[in-house]
Amino acid sequence: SLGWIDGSIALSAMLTTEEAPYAVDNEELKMDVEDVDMTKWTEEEFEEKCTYIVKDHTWEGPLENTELTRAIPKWNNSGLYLLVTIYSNGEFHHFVDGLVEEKSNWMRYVNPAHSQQEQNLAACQNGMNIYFYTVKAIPADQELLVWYCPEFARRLNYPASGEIMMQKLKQSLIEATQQVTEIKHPGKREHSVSEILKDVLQEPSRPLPTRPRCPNSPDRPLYPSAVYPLRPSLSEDFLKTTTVFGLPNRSHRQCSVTPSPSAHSSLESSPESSPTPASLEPRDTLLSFSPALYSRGLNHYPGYSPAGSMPFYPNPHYSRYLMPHYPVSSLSGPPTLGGIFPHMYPFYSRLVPPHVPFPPGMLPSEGSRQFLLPPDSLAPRDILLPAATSAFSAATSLKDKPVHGHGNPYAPAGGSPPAGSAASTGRVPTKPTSAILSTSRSEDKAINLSKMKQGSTGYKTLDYPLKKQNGKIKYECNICTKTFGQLSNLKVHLRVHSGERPFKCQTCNKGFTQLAHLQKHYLVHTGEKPHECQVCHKRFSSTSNLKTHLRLHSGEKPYQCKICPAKFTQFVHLKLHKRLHTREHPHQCPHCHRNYIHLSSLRLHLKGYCLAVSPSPSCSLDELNRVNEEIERFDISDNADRLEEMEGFDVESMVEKQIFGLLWQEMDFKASYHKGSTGGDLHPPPPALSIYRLNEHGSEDSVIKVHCSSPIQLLPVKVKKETEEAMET
DNA sequence: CTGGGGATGGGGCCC
DNA sequence: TGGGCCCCATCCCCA
Repeated sequence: SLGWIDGSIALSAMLTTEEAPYAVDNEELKMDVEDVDMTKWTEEEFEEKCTYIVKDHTWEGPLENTELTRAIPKWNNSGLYLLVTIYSNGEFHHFVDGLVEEKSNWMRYVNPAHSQQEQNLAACQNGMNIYFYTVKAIPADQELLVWYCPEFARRLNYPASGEIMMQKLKQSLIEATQQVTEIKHPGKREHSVSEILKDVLQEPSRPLPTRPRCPNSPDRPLYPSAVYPLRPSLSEDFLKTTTVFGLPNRSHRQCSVTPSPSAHSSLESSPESSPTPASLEPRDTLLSFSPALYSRGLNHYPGYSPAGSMPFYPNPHYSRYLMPHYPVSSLSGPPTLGGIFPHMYPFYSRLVPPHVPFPPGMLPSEGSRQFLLPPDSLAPRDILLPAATSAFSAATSLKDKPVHGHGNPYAPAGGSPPAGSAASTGRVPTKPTSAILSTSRSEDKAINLSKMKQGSTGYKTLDYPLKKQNGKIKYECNICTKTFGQLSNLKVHLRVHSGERPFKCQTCNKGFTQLAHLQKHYLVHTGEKPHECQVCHKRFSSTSNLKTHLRLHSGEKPYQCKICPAKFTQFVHLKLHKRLHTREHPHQCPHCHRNYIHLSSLRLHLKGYCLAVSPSPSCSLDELNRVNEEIERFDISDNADRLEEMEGFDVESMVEKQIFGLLWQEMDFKASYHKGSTGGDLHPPPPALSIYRLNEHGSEDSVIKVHCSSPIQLLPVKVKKETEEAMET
């Protein structure tokens, strides 16, 4: 009974069953549904009152039905595509693009309702998904016609109903037509189209200025020129499913935007009841489900503000930096898309001059994935686009505050330019972190929405389960087992392993795992050095470097060589210095060729591992050599230094543990051992190797003693790294 | 080889 | 929950 099959996916049960045509719960079903205007429901109401959703499933019916195939080109022929914007936490998240047949679903074939009377579906966002809720009974053979629920429409900057949209469309068409007339007389305009076009066309070949100016505030830099992170959670699948809004006819590649302030303002003021002289057939012209481009998510971009709050700024220079994520198609013919749908494209329409073709490599038909590729591989770097969020607040925060302990080092005075004030008005970019798309559950059965909702937040967004410890969730990295106090810390940490660097610098394309790192990095391009030494007034880009520098004034040299009196202000210098000593092993075994840097290493060696003395009959030569190798490795490690510095500690015992841990790890053997002095049940003694140990009186025991309190803690002991405190002892 | 500085990575904590 | 900030560690470059 449905004509909305694309050959692979079909809408099923919910809309076909006469008994339950409504996606409402049983209680609601008892109501006289005709009395309820569900088109006025909010998304929350839809969500609350809807009991079942019907998942897509493969169409198992006959495909040769000509009725079905006829439905398919309906959109394509008219240049209409389903393109839905998904928001997450109020921010743009991704698009669902109906153009990609294999990745979209039957929704792409549902036409928009151009009157409330004919509307029988309401589109709502639920989580990361778009749902069509039935708002009235849908008999068999009735066409599905959808419009947004009011809330969703508002978020998309759409009119509340299809009728209003149609009125606006017609009005916009008039405006657009007038605009075309204006364009033919460039003398009336501040910039001619050709001027703008020329400028834009030349732009890609220009080097990127480090600090582009914000069009709204010429004296303020656009800050930073970093591009917003490519959404980190973009899986390959996601990229495939969210390709770009495209053109049906590639001969029409003109980007279409509404550039004219007058057009915009007139539209703003155009009443919804404006006359409708244009005789447009709605189905042929309406761009259904085109997105409200970043109507929220990009508000924080400099140069962008919600519709009506700011005049259009035809700055082609700036537009190079801030383009929407995807090219925008136009309807064929003079009325540009932006002219017709200025509300749909509030962002883009402000940034790109009219009739500006897409830069090479960024043609609409080429897909959004290109935006995610390295710029060098396809388009000028300038075109590297911001994703849903940006790092524009970068550095702003840095400068808006005095640095701790140093007067006002951010003062623009010392040559450090004022940081992007433009960003100060911007919103902090939303996360680049991994929002797991909860799009595809394949169950055919109905899913409880509330349950689904619960499963998509918090730690469950991780792709592996977290353990619990003492009733609390243990935020442990599943790769390096490092634990964190907070989930957010773990999430950030996981980027270390995944290689995910969602914060991209637009200037040099370098990626960073954290926004703060990008912010700091941006100072490289600006040359800004916000941290000033109060003694010599030398400026530094980072507090760390300033702190290091301050040691020069204080004379503090916290890193001291243990072998010679050399002291250093930086640890790295000590490390380099230590290499000089690595060839020197002052502690030589009197019985064999082995020598050690540390006395404790030699002593350990002498405690039973010296082959020349008296190797244990229970221990093979290979095993002893292995132990000695580990002692040597330990000897040249930083751990040896650190252990030596520890007072009141059984160093030898610790050394043994260290070495033993290494062996345990690397050889995967288990040493045999006795129970500790306190007794207690330990693991059964492994047979492979006996390890020797000195007892408190200096005589050798035949086995290494493992303290009962830590029978299996044989991994190298975590010791605080060489710190100033440690060095001072 | 030493010393100074620049740049970046990683993580903790606070809000 | 995630951004912002801070700190420490580390690597690298250069004089």
